Amino acid sequence: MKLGEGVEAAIHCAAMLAGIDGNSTMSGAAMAEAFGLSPSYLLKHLNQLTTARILESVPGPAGGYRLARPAERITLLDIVLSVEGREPAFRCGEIRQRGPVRLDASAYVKPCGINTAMLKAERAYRAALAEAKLSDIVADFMNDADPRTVAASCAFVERHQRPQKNQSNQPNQQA
Amino acid sequence: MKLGEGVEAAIHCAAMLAGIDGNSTMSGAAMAEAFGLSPSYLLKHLNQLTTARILESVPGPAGGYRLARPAERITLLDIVLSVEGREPAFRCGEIRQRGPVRLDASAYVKPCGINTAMLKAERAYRAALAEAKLSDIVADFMNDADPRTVAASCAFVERHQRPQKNQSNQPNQQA
DNA sequence: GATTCCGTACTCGGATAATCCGTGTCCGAGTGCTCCGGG
DNA sequence: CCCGGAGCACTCGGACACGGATTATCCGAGTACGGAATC
Repeated sequence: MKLGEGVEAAIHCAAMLAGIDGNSTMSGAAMAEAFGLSPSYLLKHLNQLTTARILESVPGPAGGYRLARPAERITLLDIVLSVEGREPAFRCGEIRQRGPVRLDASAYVKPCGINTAMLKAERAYRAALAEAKLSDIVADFMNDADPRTVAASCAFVERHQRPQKNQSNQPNQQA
Repeated sequence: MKLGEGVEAAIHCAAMLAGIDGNSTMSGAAMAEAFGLSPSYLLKHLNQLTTARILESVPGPAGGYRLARPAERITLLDIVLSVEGREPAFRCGEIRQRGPVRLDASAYVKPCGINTAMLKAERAYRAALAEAKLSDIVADFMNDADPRTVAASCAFVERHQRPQKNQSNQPNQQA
């Protein structure tokens, strides 16, 4: 039971992207610099988020990444599943029927009780993650965190965000 | 987020050991045969359970493994933590302060909100696992599972359990 | 015949290789800007 | 002076090595039983 460290990077990047204006973008290199990560490797995880329709990518110069939908509709569960995979952590290998005694298949129609219990726990885990909206993460950060870190983050965003002209120069704010 | 497959084997073995009489034991080789696993490798996981004081091992001929305490006092959380390690799945690397901007350490006394959210979800996961007692797993299996599998399991246990004489040669039969 | 000693067989335990996944890096495809030449 | 096109720089995207952890295996330490020799 160990999550890859890419999860942390993905959530931080998503939270930072939640703070940019309208449809502006931020390059992966900028975010990699902000967190001291390998740019090439961060792209890999950002690409997973893009595939999962959580982020949108804009190619070309002045391109970058952007949230695909409002932060209110993005949960930590979405991000975690995108990076770590959607399949549950506990995979029942049905070792109960691997023994030398070979019963009829009809004896195994009922699911394994152990699998049921483990999946129930995992549902609780995912439910807790599904209730954590990205907007809540950002709001809590803005309210509770040290004002210096908030100011530093906002300054970094202001400095690295890149407005996009093609879609709308009067951004459709959905906040 | 992926659990090792040893977890499944460990839980199945613990459940099987919950069905043996009194202080009898069952050899690791027998359990490996029951689930079609590598005997040498299963020993590794059983050893982890022994180190965690969940199982007791009896060396020598007619030796084997045995629950260290009643099944009512063993939870799935105990087993999972023993095999997978006690540290949480999400480890906050504090990448928020790895950037080029180096603020004073006093700015980071508040814990990272992302870490808080992830750990909260993991607490829910562990709480659900802590409520699943091994005795409940066995009881549900006895009641709900297919009678053929129950009979087969009981027969296997009867055939492979080895009574221990040193502690009591009149075993308290509860069958 | 009883006792004691030794050998054996069986068990768990830890140390040792092979394999898979996560980590990290690199290079290529695509796009928009920019500069230069022509009209 | 205006327009068109080629070149270029920057971006993301996917393909390619490396390391560590998990998986799998083997051999050694320890113990109880069984048999045989001895008293």
